[in-house]
Amino acid sequence: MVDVFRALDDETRRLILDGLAERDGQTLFEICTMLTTRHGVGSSRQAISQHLAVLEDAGLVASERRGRTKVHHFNREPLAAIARRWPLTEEKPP
Amino acid sequence: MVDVFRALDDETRRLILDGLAERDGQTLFEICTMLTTRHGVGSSRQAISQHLAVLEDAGLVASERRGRTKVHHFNREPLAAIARRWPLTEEKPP
DNA sequence: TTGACAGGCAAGTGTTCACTTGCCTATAGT
DNA sequence: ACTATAGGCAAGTGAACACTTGCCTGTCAA
Repeated sequence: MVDVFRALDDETRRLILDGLAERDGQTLFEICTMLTTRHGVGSSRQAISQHLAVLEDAGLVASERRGRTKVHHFNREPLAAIARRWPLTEEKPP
Repeated sequence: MVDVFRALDDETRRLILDGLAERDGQTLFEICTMLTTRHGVGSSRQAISQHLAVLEDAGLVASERRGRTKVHHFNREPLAAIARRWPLTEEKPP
């Protein structure tokens, strides 16, 4: 189990989440091309695959196989857990 | 400038934020004793000092000198920036 | 002033992490 | 069947990080 904070401690992984937040359900190659064309990330395909594995292990990304591709979905629940740990406004549940 | 996510990628630093969230304005030694007694953290004083420097450099902690002590305050603004980057609910500003 | 207290600075060490390289598996199209 | 496509596995490398050790600076009380 990878920690959510460690998964977020990488700009490439954060850019991946940005891309999935803009358009959910992208494959590995779509994410690779998006990172290189729009954000200038020059990492290899294997590097992005490892990043996706970290994000998936942290629960931030869920994936499903579609034939020979693998689509990735952004799961915001771990971010909600962070917001719950340090609430921005002091409100108590009734 | 230290990244906020890198500052959060450490359990000891997160426990420091927990302690400051519970009682704000603690000194280095108060934080040290709190970590050892309540969370079983066996790190040295210098280690905690370096952790506080990272948190302060990331903007998560602000400090002020009080005589020979130094009180630390929890600043939640960087956490709000994270919540703004990946909103949990799709709401648009009016 | 002297000693104790609170904290800071800097070098050294072991570990972890991101990335690459090379090879392998499985699915789709012709 | 054969080839190209989409992805996975594993070892190796260089850099960043957490922590320690040792010494130094400034502040309060006696």
